[in-house]
Amino acid sequence: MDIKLKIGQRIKELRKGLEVSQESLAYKAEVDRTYVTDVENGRRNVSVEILERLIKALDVSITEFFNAKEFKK
Amino acid sequence: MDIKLKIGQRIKELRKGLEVSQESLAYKAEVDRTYVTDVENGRRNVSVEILERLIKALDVSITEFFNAKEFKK
DNA sequence: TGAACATGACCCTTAAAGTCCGTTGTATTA
DNA sequence: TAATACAACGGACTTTAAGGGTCATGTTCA
Repeated sequence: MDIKLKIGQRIKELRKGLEVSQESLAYKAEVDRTYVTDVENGRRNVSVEILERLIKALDVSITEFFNAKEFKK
Repeated sequence: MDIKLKIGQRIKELRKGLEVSQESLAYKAEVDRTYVTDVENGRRNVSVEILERLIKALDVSITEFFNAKEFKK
């Protein structure tokens, strides 16, 4: 499966876990609201600097973010 | 520390472990020869699609790649 | 019944990602 | 002293990520 989709799903999963909206996640990560929509739907080939901001806004470490079954093998 | 530098160091570390040159890694990941130099030196804000190619070329999973001390907290 | 909120899907700029040409410095080896 | 391999750097170029605008849809609740 596409890496962009995997990342999008992981972000959505963590965001839902925190019970926050795309908009408030966007605000916290300092990105555009529509950008978060696109990322979650696998339409954006995110750069690592933006990805780091999103991961921090989700209150997990980078290691934790990628420690999910879709990123193993 | 900068995420770009952390990624660069991790790539270099894994590449050295495999005892391959930047050029042959570049070839395997289908990126430009000069690009690998820049990434390893933390000068590139890599996109996730390119990063995935580099990680695959290093024969590790994404989870393993980010399971290193510099990415924990 | 409509106002407020959350999400999604376009479309369009402009900054930046990524490519490709070259050159230089260093170390190793014939 | 040249031949090879590797890493680093620069400039110019092409492609695309990042950001923003707008409209549509669905849900919830006064």
